[in-house]
Amino acid sequence: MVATSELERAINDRLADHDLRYTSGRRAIVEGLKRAEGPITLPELLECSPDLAQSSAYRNLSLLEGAGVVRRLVHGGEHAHFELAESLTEHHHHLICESCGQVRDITLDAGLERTLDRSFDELAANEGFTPTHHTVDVYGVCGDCTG
Amino acid sequence: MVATSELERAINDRLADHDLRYTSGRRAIVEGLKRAEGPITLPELLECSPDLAQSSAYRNLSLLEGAGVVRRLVHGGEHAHFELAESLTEHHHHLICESCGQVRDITLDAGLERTLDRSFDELAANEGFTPTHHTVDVYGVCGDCTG
DNA sequence: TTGCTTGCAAATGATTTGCACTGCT
DNA sequence: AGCAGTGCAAATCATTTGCAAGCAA
Repeated sequence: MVATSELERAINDRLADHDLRYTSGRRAIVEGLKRAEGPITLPELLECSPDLAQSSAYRNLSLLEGAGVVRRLVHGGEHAHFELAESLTEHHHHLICESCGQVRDITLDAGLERTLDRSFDELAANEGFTPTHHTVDVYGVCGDCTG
Repeated sequence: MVATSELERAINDRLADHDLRYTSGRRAIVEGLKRAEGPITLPELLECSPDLAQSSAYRNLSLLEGAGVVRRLVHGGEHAHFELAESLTEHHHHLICESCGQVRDITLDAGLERTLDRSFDELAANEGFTPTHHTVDVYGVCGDCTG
């Protein structure tokens, strides 16, 4: 284990902060999420790494979420989707197919994102909220499902 | 049943379009959602209308959703939240407390909303998606939970 | 050898569904 | 009559958890 990438180091640090080890099972999960085109479900993750036990995958995904390494997306579909935390990648949003449940990443123009942030801070303050983050989801039907 | 409001008429029409009757149980659900400050969970709805049977409430909420009368919000919490469909009220977004799960409505500036729409159409098109609608959720901690 | 990990099996819990019954129309 | 609507109890199913065994520091 020599050339540990920047990302791997960051993940390792976060796990260490939470008294968690970066085990092979957890590495497999991170690898799966890195390889994926976008957020994926647990069944999809297990498909990529058939050696993972379902319960351990769920458990590790939760632990990784708690350590700030993974983000869990909950939409209407049957399964939650998982992706690497934004602090390890970059701020983005999602395009969700209402037909097949597929989720794809999208990025807004930086200026627009700034405008939104300002707007949200103001709105939240008016309601007595302390905002932590925001999500923007665009729903629609993907090309595959449109036919 | 004389002075049926505009809203009631609209709901009645949508139900009729789906061969559904506007029964007292369904009225009770709509009343509960109207009275609520914002989106509420099923337990909260039952609290307001204790006569509703849980299973019927769930079933009717789903039917009402299918008829375009109700919208179901799925966030990370333990229960889904329900509100009247936007086409019966007005386009808005949500402020979600990560501590207690409370959901509150917020409205963006019309100009910003237009800018977003344009942006989303473009992004979706690039991905081969046909966009239908979007959601903007601002997460944070509400005043009650901040202490 | 202390304590984090793991996999299996069993539990959980929100939501859905089968079915017999009630009530419109 | 005939079919939509209801409530109860039972079923679903993604996700979580208990526990005994494995492994690293």
